[in-house]
Amino acid sequence: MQIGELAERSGLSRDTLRFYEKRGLIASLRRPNGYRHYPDETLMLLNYVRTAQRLGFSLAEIETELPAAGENLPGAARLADLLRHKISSIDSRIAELQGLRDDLATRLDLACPLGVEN
Amino acid sequence: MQIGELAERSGLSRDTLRFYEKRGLIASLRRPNGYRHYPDETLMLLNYVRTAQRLGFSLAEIETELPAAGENLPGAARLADLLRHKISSIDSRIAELQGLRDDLATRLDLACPLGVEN
DNA sequence: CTAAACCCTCGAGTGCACTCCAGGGTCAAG
DNA sequence: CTTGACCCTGGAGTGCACTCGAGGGTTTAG
Repeated sequence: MQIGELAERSGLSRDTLRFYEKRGLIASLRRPNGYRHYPDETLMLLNYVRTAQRLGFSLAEIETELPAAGENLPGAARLADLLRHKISSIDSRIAELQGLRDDLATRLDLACPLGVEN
Repeated sequence: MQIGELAERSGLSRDTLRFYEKRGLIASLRRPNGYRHYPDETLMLLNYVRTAQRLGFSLAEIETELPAAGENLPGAARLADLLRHKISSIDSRIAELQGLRDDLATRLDLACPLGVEN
C-alpha cells in the first residue's frame, strides 16, 4: 500500500503520515523510486495511535510505549501485544473516570459541593 | 480570594487564570485598585474545566458547554447543574471507552486482528 | 509526447494552550 | 519612605501536532 491509499483508509493526511514516520510512530519500506510502501498492519498501528491520543496521550508518550510492546515478536504476536496494551490503558482510564464520577456524585448529594455557604 | 491564592489552591499559574478569564471560562470582580477578586466557587469551576480537558475537550468546547449549564440559576443551583453536566459527559466517555475496549477484546480473540495473513 | 495523478523533501506557517517579559501600580512591614 | 511581595496590561515567545507550499521526480492513460 502506498501513502495515498493509507491516508484514505486511515482518515489521516499524507502529511500526517510522513510526520508520524519522522517521529518514529510508523515505519515504511521504500521502493526503488523512493516511494513509501506500507504493510497492512500499519492501519492497525495508526488506529492504536489515534485511540491513545483520544485517551489523552501525547505522541511522545505513545512513542515511548510503542517499542515496549512486543520488542522482538514478529507480526501478529506483536499486534496482539499492542492490543493487550491498549486494552489495559483503556481499563485504567475507565477506572479513573469512574472514580471521578463517584466523587462528583457524592458532592452532588451534599447540598453544598464546595462547602461554600453561599 | 485574589489571584495568587487561587493560583496556589487550583494548581494553575496566575497567567493561566488570566488567560482563562480572557477566554470567558472564569470571571472575577475587580477591587477599586484593579486587583481581581474571586469567589470560592471559582475553584470548583476550575476543577470542572481541568477535568473536562482531561476528558479530551478543548477550551473552546468547554466554553460553549459552560453557559448552557444553569443559565439563570444562582450560586449553588448553578454549581449542581454543572456537576450533573460533568457527570453525564463522564458517563458518555466511559461508555465510549467501554465500546472501544469490547471491540479490541473481540479482535484479540480472533487470531488475526486485521484479517492479515502475515 | 503530454497530461493527470501520483510520489518525494525541506522549510515555513497555523492553531491551541499556555508561558514569559517589560514596564508599571499597590500595599503592609520596618 | 523604602523594600518586598503582591497585583496590572499588552505583547512576544514556546511546544505540540499538524498543515501547506515550492520545486521537483514517476507512472499510467490516451
